[in-house]
Amino acid sequence: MSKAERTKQFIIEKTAPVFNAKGYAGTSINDLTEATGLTKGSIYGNFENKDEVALLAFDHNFGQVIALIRNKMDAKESTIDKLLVYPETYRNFLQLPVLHSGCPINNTAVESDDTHPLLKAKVANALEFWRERLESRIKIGIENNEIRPDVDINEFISVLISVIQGSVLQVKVTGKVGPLNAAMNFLEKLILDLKK
Amino acid sequence: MSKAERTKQFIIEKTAPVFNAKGYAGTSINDLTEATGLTKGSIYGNFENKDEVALLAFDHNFGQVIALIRNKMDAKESTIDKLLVYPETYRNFLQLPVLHSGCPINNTAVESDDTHPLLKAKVANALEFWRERLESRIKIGIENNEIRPDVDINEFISVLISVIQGSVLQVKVTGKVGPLNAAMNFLEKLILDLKK
DNA sequence: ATTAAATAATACCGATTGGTATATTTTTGT
DNA sequence: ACAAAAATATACCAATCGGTATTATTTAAT
Repeated sequence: MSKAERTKQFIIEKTAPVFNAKGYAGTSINDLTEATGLTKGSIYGNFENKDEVALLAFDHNFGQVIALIRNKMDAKESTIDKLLVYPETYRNFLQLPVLHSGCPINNTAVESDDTHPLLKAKVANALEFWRERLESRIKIGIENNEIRPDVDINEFISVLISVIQGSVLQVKVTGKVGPLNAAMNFLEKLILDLKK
Repeated sequence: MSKAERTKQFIIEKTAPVFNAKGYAGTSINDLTEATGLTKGSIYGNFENKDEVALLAFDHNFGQVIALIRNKMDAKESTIDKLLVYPETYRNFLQLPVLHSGCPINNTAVESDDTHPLLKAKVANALEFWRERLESRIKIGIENNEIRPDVDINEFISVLISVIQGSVLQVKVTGKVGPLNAAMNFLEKLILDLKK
């Protein structure tokens, strides 16, 4: 791993949380130099422009969330237990460094949808990836006779993602965890209801 | 109504959709002059600063959504039918001028939570207002024997708001209405399940 | 119609924006 | 250890940012 590659990685790691908290338009090059301790020249020596940093920062943020969920899931046996990782994780999202500024999918989606096509495409891909992973997991659960075969997969996935995104948002802005806990309780029941 | 008041109102009406689409940081004073056809001097003659415009623009956007929902609800008789206005409305949110750039609550929440305390407070109030209105409506439904008295009101409200916010977001960024329709189907069932 | 007051347009301000050309320092292969 | 290459820092750029002071124009009361 060359020096340049390490620096590039270093810049992404340091700036990704800033992009997640302040958004693309709200994050300036100066924010990037402050977050990294490097100078503007150094950043532009490693990246073409702000866009490239932002795009890779989103990948990094999303990857962190993915890894977090996957690690927790790998420790579980059954499909139901694996799915229960979601409510379990998001219940405490404020304490998790990768999520305490909100879910990068949600944050980036809201800002990019009307303003930044490249970021928007990244988020769309991330959502599609999330859906597909859920779908295949549920299908495995059905094959293993853990999950009812008559479950409406698309509806379940849509509701799971929506409930998570929506309730995280409510906590972020109100500071009250009541709605989050209520929503996660509901999500748990929904998951347990998948059982055969 | 004085000229000044009319101009102020005019500026809010014209700029509110821009703020909703591009966000606070993403909307420049130049965007405001373009949206209104007025000059910078005129805008600063009627408002103290960008903040004041943004704050009032949010009120306007939120008020528009409130009015839309209320009007539709007033045309319905039963509590259940009134609640069904939500899935009915958000199913076609892309065709509704006040919502086609996304829900102002969602949009403003995501941007303001880590950056703009005044806007954040406005959104928190808006959410609180939404919750309270839903709560009193459900309680009326219970009193009228339309709704089961054992329903978990907080859980229902949290899920309704989350599902709406989350599914709107998914459509905005993916362009696919499938998840929205699935989520709204689910919400309808959830509302009908409130029935006594 | 005249005039005072209110409103809007013009022209400007310093600061910050994203970005670049050049100089300096640090790695890296030999 | 040394030279070539790579990476970083410095110093700058035009454009745009939010905001203001001043001038010009409308509005409204007499």
